[in-house]
Amino acid sequence: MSAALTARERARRELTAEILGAARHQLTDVGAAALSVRAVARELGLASSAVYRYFATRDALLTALIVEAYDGLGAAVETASTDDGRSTRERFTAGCTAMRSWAVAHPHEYALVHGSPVPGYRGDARTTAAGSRAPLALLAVLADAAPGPASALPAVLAEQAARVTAAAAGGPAQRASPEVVVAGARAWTALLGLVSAELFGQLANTFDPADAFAAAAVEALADDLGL
Amino acid sequence: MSAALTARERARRELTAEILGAARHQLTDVGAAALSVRAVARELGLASSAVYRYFATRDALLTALIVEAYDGLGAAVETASTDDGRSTRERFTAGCTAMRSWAVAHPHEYALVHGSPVPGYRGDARTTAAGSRAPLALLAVLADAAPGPASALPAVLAEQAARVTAAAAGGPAQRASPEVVVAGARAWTALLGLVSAELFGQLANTFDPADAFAAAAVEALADDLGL
DNA sequence: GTCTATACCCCGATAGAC
DNA sequence: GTCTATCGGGGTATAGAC
Repeated sequence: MSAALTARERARRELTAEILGAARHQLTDVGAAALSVRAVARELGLASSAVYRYFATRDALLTALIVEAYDGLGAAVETASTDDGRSTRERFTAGCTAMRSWAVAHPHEYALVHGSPVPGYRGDARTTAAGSRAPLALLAVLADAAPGPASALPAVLAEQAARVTAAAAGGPAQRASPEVVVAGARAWTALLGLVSAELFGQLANTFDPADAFAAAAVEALADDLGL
Repeated sequence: MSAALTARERARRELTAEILGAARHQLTDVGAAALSVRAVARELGLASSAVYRYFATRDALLTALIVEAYDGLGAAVETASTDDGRSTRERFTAGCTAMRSWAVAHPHEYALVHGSPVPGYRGDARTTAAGSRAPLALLAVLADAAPGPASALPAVLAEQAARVTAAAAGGPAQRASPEVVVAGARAWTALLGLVSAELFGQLANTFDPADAFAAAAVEALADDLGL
């Protein structure tokens, strides 16, 4: 009995994975806004009603894709920036480069999580938790860095920075000073802008291909952080 | 006869403007990917076939919206950063702030031009020309700034920078040194990342509302450029 | 230049047979 | 748990009357 249940469970997991794979294809072809359960079912040779046994709604399918994308990006940055004896600067730039590399390798999944919001879609706790992985990994690298010039932070910013460290409770990012949190967040948005500009075509006819530009920009980010 | 033609022309222009206005509403409601000629026609109380007399295809309507958005953003940045005796730093930060303000006031139009690309849509010369206005306005401010440390630019970057100044022929941005072009482009992508992170929800639960964060980030950009 | 009507597609989600 | 069939919508674009 237990064996039969396990086999059934395994089949279910496999088909779930196949559905997600087909959904990833759809994402590539038509984008998140036009992703449809019916097209996914077509690609797998299933009736659309069968897919609803695995994902109750279209949004549930989208949520799974978003969590998957955030986790892929987060894992890439975490691995690249891991604490293995390298200098803070090396770990930081490696994390930034890993972020760009993952995005270049998975442009549609990057667009899903860091492009324009899908109209009508609302994320939940799972998506925001997964979305924190990559930026928190970079913040963990910076956590023990010098706080830089202790320019008195405006009260609003200090309070918001405290919210970030509170959310990072238990991880190394928790130790970051408010100044470092703000500077790190600024670097993170700059990195997002760099990668988005490249992938969304804003560098066409100028700094495209963007390898040299991106490498210089990442070094400049490290400079600005005083690494 | 000429008067009749003029009246007809004017009516046509007015209805064209009304169609674009309704399309902007659609953009707000359902996003670019789901923008439809029928919904536009419904909002105006027209038959959908009537709209096709003004815009031959859905993509033509989208192109008009994109050019309109780029022009609105470009005009805002140009006006705010105009050469009126202020310091370079003041002009630059005013231009950046104007960019953010325009985006906050027109979030869906900002997403249309700087968010994920609409699947299947291809821009043309008109959209790329309009898209250059805002970044070139900021580059014009920087054009006469000190070139900063003359760190030897990699050959690829120097060549790409030359392409930018060539495209700016006739304008003040033409005078910018390759080093300034690269630093300015870096600042532009950072600014895009700042604004996109705010509008696309990446700062939720952290630096949102983002006024203080954005103000600090713009000052940091000016610092990094040595202004 | 606007209308109605149409050809021919798409979708989310559910009911009920097997 | 998959299927067919269905409800009730949506869409692009064109034809032809007025």
